[in-house]
Amino acid sequence: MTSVVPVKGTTGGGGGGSRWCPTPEQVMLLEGMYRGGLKTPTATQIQQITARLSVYGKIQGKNVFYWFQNHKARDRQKLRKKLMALYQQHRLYNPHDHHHFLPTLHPQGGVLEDASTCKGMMNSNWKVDLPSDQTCKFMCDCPLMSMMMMMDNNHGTTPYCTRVPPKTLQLFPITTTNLKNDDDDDYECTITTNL
Amino acid sequence: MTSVVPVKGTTGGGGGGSRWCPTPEQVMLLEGMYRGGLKTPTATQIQQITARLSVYGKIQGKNVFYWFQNHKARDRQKLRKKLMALYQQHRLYNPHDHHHFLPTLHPQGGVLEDASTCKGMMNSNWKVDLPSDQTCKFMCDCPLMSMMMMMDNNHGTTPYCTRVPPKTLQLFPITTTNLKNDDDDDYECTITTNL
DNA sequence: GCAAATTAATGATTTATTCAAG
DNA sequence: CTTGAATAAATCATTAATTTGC
Repeated sequence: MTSVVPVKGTTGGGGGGSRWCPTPEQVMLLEGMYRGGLKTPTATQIQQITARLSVYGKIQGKNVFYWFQNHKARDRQKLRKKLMALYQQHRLYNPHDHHHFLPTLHPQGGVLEDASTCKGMMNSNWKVDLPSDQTCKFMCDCPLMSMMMMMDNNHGTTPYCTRVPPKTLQLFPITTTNLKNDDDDDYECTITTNL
Repeated sequence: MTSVVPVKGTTGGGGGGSRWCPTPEQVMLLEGMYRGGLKTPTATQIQQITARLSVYGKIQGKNVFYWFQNHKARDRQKLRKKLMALYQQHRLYNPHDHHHFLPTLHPQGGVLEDASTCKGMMNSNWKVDLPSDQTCKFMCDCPLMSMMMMMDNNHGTTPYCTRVPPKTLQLFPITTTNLKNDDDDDYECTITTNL
């Protein structure tokens, strides 16, 4: 943390340090709230939080505000990195692993139902609007996808699953229509099966 | 709509019913994919899924789209209920345990720091501007909060995930509670902490 | 046994939120 | 700060289960 402040951690205690130095209790509570879901407190929330935390040491509204700002940002950052790493690792070990993955569902390929394909929805009645692989930004566009999948694939908190012994689901008689996407980014667009 | 046609369940088979009526095979496959991790298929994925499932009966892209939407939503819903129950139960046994919950921050109440309160920020110097408790709808009100958070915690396939910190939040001291389900499908909902 | 009547599931829409470019 | 894209939540509507009275 490089607390540059010469005042040496007393800011929280009452000194006139150059910057806020939260006490452990303050940090704990802040983190609690954050984890509880509070990501960007409103003005009044900040007021109240500040008031409460002031019991444990000097603190100002702006400190609280900045704390949340920073915490959120850094959290995102951390996650991003982690995923990056995970993904790299995955690719490292399985350079061409498509094979946990569902039939690839390659973009463009395939038959489409009746010219009218799926689109952004809303209340559009499924006009032809087309590709709009917007959603795609998520998938199939991005390698991170698969990671994500790996991630939440039930290590996590996800409550599903236990229902059926997770043997490989044969979805389709997978023909592994794996369309390698040769254009620019060549990540494959895949859907992992559970195991 | 309102195609009054009493074609009775043949929609899937080829009739002109008012709404799609998936065949068992279709349902099975969809569920397989869902459980496999596909929560929100992209446009192209939808197309392809549709194409494949059309072997088993009439089906359109929008049907697939809606199916995933609904399935995901109802899954969450179910989980929410379960957590609700869990929480109630917890409170029942530990009537006064707030202690993993957030400080209440009840609206309006509370002291404010120094007249100048916090607001919209940027680089404003913290004028008074005030309430804007928009964000609040979320938090601060309800202990259930934390649960809710868990809910959308990356079940989804959503790669953003910045929304919620990927770490599981420990709600109650729970380590692993399984909740036996009363409604239809009785998979157990175990919530394990991620680690 | 069988339909009309009622309830539960679930497909389809609409409306609100959310994030993050511009 | 505004706005567009993408969901998720809430809701409507229809189909399937089931209950019920005969």
